[in-house]
Amino acid sequence: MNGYQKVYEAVKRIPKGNAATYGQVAALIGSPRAARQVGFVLSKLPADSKIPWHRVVNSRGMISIENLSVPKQEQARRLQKEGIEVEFRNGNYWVDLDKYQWRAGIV
DNA sequence: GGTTTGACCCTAA
DNA sequence: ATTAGGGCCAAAC
Repeated sequence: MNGYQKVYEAVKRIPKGNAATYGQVAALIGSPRAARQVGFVLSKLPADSKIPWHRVVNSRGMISIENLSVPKQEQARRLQKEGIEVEFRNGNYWVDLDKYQWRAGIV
């Protein structure tokens, strides 16, 4: 079980219609301060991956993607497709964490 | 091996 | 309330 695998497992647990933060995912794998690693791992995720990476946003509910193979617009699109409201303001996409943050994972 | 880097987070001015 | 800076851990170079 390498670090990547742990991240994958955690992200896969996020239910459809909910969102989680990088820090939250990091906490799930046992390293609450390793939020950056989560992002790093997801950055090298294959486009055809079945992992719901789009359900992961930063602690403010913002989509942090800027210059990657996948445009942030694509992530917003996927979220909306799952019933999550995505608001566009200041050139970035935002999700209402109070409404959609995955709380069950905290157990 | 040591150094750099990053889809982040938190505290302080 | 907004902006700036430092800290974090793990993977790449």
